[in-house]
Amino acid sequence: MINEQTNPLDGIFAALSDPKRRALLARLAAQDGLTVGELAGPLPISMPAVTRHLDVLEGAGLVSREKQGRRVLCHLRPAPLRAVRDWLTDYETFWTEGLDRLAALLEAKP
Amino acid sequence: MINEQTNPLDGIFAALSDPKRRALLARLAAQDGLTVGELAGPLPISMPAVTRHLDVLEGAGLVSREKQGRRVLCHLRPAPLRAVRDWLTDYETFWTEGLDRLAALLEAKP
DNA sequence: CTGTTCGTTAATCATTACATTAAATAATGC
DNA sequence: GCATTATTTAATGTAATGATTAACGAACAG
Repeated sequence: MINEQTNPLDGIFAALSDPKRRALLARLAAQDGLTVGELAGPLPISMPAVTRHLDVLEGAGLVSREKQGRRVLCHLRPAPLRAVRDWLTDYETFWTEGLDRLAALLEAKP
Repeated sequence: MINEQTNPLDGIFAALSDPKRRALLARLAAQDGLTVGELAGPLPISMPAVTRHLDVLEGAGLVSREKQGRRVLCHLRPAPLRAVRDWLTDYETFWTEGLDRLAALLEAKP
């Protein structure tokens, strides 16, 4: 009950810990529906590497892939970021209000 | 200029991607100044493992250690979480307002 | 001083993550 | 069909992560 086996936040934070993956998200946010090739273009890594990064992002629910003809369009799925925001706001009280408020909030929240 | 070598967000997100480390943060948020032994107690891992996790958290700036006698008191340092919040708010506009606003924000922000 | 407690470091091992090149699959056009 | 383009999968190597036990060092109590 302390750990529900695996927390979705694990994968989300892990996905966001790589600057190349954050760059991919930023590109998709700026322009939705880019192909894998267009995403790989400006990055100094190979296309298979981009596919792996997209796998990680898709596994975290941050990106979805839509096959269209012989190319794959990528879309940003910001829903998991909301979970991050929720987790974060618990700690936000720590630096705005005092410790006591937060202590109550985090009694059983990993 | 695209990448300033290493982004602090890398270490912060990586530190937060482990549920045990988030559990340590939650414990410290609920009760500041816990010792390493007290932190290791309820977790199903050895004390050296906790030391390593604290190294990671301290490296990300999320925790500071204060040696007091023969024990080490740990403190939560929420400042890096503010960087996460700032990064996140850029994407928050994505699901509240439209794509256009965000596109403008993320032109050169990795 | 000696023994005990608290914490870190050392040595080791298994697992996972990230990258590359080369081959395979899939869709399009001639 | 055959060549071309787009993307993924396979095979492989290396580096990072996470854990453990054992040894070490510092602080306190008797």
